[in-house]
Parts: sequence; C-alpha cells; structure tokens
Amino acid sequence: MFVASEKRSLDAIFDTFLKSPTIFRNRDVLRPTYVPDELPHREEHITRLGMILSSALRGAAPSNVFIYGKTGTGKTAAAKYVLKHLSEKTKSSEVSIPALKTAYVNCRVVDTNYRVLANLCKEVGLEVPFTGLPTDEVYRRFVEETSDKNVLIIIVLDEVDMLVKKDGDDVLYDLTRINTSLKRGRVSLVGISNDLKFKDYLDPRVVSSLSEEEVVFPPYTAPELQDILRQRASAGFREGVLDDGVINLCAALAAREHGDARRALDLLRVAGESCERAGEQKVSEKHVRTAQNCIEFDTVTETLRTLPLQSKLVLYSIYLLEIHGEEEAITGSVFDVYTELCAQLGLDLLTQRRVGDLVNELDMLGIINAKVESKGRYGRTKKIKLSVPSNQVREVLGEDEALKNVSNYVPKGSRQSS
DNA sequence: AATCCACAGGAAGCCCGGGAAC
DNA sequence: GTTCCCGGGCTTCCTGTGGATT
Repeated sequence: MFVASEKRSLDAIFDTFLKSPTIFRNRDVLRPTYVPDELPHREEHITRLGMILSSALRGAAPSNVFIYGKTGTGKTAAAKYVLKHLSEKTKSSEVSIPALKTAYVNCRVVDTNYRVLANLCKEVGLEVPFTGLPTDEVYRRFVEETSDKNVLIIIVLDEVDMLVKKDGDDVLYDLTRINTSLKRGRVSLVGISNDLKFKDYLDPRVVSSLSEEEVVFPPYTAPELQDILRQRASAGFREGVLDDGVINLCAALAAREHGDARRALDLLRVAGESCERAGEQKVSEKHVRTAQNCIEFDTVTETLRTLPLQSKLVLYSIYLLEIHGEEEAITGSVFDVYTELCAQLGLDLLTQRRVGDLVNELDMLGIINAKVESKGRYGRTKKIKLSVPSNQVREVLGEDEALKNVSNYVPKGSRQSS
C-alpha cells in the first residue's frame, strides 16, 4: 500500500514546504472572523454604536439597537469590537455599575426560538436540555436566573432575520419586553440583519421596541476595500510578497459583489495559499484569478456533497434532463425522472409537493435556477436550469454510493411534446 | 370574455426520535 | 410507565393563478 518511493516523495514535499520561506506572517489575520484593532471606514458607525451602548457605563440599560447592512459590510465585526471595548471599560470603571455580560447568538446556526433561549441560558451559566422542555419554560428559567442579579446583559442576535423567517418573532417579542419581568437585571438587544425588508415580517410592537436606534452599514466601495486589505495584508503577509495589482484586483472583484469585505479577504488569503502551494515567492494577479475559481468551485462541491440523498436525486434528475432533454426542465418532467430513479434504486418516493420544496431549496442554495413561468393554456410551472457546471454535478454526485446504480441512466424518451 | 391547464405554494396535521416531568 | 413538548421531514388537502386558447 505504502511504497518507499511514495514515502520519499512525500518527504520531499514536506521538506520543500518547510524549507521554502513562508509568505505569510500571520494567516489568521486574513480570515474574515478576525477582529482587528482598527476597522477602517467604520469609525462613524462604531462611534454611533458606542454612544448608544455607553449608557451601560452609567448602569442604565442601553436602548435596543438594530443594525442593517449586506454581508461583509462589517456589522458583526463592529458590534463585537464595540462590545469588547465596552466590557473592558466596565471592568476598569471606578463607579459601581452592574456586571456586564454579553451574549452573541448567530441565528443562522441557532435558528429556532427554543434554541436561542437555550443558548442564552447557557450564557448566564444555566444548563438546559437541548430539547424536551416547553419553550415558555426555558424563557421562565432564564428570567428566574437573571431577575435578581445586578447584571446587564447585552444580547447580540446576528442574522436575526433567519430566525424570524423560520420560526416567527415570538422570542423577539418576549425579549423586547423581558425587562418588565426582571427585578434588578436588565437586558438590551442588538439585532443584526442583512435583509433590509426584514421589518415587514415583524409584529409592529417588536419593530418599535427593537429598533429604538438604527445603524445602517453601507457596502464598502472599492477604494475602501483596498484600505482594509492593505491593513490586513501588512499584518498577514511578509513584506514585499504582494505584487502591485493584487490588492486592487481583490478589492475590485469583491466590490463587484456588493462590496463584500469577507469575500475580498478570502480572495487575498486563498491567493496567498495558492501561491505558496505553487512554491512561488510573489503573489500575483494570476493567483487571485486562481483563488476566485477555487473558492467558487470548493463551495459548490461542498454544498453538493453534503446534500441529503433525496435532494441529490432531484438534482440528478435535473442534470439528466439538462444533458438528455431537448427542452428546458420543468417541475413535471423533473418529477417524472425522479420517479423513475426512485423505482430504479428502490427508494421511497416523495410527493410532488415535497419535491417542489426541494427544488426551491436547491434554488436558494444557488445550485439551480428555478423561475415560475406561465405557458398559458398549458399551465403554470417552474422552468429549472442548473446554475453550476453540469460536469461538476456529475462528478460530485457520482461519488455517492447510493447513486452508483443510476450513473448511466437515460431518462425515458427525452419527453418530446408538441 | 370565459375557460382551463399544470402546476405553485399555504395550512394543517402526522410521525418519529429526542428528551423532561410526574 | 405515561404524558407532555420540540423539531424536522413529510403528506394531504386545498385554493390560487398567468396567459394561450376557445
């Protein structure tokens, strides 16, 4: 299995890797999750946020804040930055003020009312089971735990729109009114959302109390992105390893996608990695281009690979229609092919209703593009197209053992109709 | 103007595996 | 043990609908 020559060549790879001087000084600085000591072009927003939250230093509960802005505009970083400095300040403060606790919840990960509350309980040192209790009970315990303590809790609900879309605004409603049930403890909320229309789904009472204050984060412009990249690059890369155009190109590419700093940083980091892997000493625009393809390809592959089996089957049906059918795939034909595949593999058949939902999920993931279209007398349906390369779909789905038996399947008659 | 296709997509509720409380 | 709750995947039943055709 493991031949000596292979071992030697692997050794050689490791050796060259160790010997060649790394171009990175500190790779972590280039990750989007890193919060630097300074956030360029967000001074205004940070000041604003700081002013709102500063009443914590006088022992009063700050107003609830709502932060809007698209992905990668620095919302989360700014919020974390301000909270970090705020809690440092409260510790060194001479005035006696309530203890400050901050709880950060990412509602994309923690996406049900129950789990948000369970998370908050954990933050105040209360263990609750991850299921089993009524939601009200978890809320009650949280109130009980915090009510008598002289503590101010600032709760950050990141991507809160995800929670509301999925599970309604009950928890938000409870949390905005929680202070009326607390004797000494106080709670302030910081909501973060990248959906500007998000307020429409909310109970008006929640809107008014949640957005007592609002801060909007505009997208970064290309020059601003350049500044951010330069700042991180100087800490992340060793001096002189970046070609001139590299930062500008990363910034330009990311600016094209609604000024996403996260994207820009990923590009820069991955460009560095691909340069390093090639054993080169200077990161050039070529590496940035490679990085762009690489990021795109990797995220798609990972998404495809982790799809549940039924979704894979639906996607595979769409793929088959795309390569064999003369016409565009529509819901009905996808369902037909999917039915054939299930019969072939001896799998349980889902209803068309459910398959429709799976199609929508694939659409949301950006793997396919589904558009409702009316063909007049011939009904209303969805036209479905792949929006990732078809050979990538074949490759990744082909890895799945469960789909091996249909790897060469051809849908019955390329369903020709009038 | 009326009809009618081929679905879209909402609502309600089932079932299951997790667990808590009594 | 019984009875309750939660969450996710799913089905059943249903009403709604854009626009070519009649």
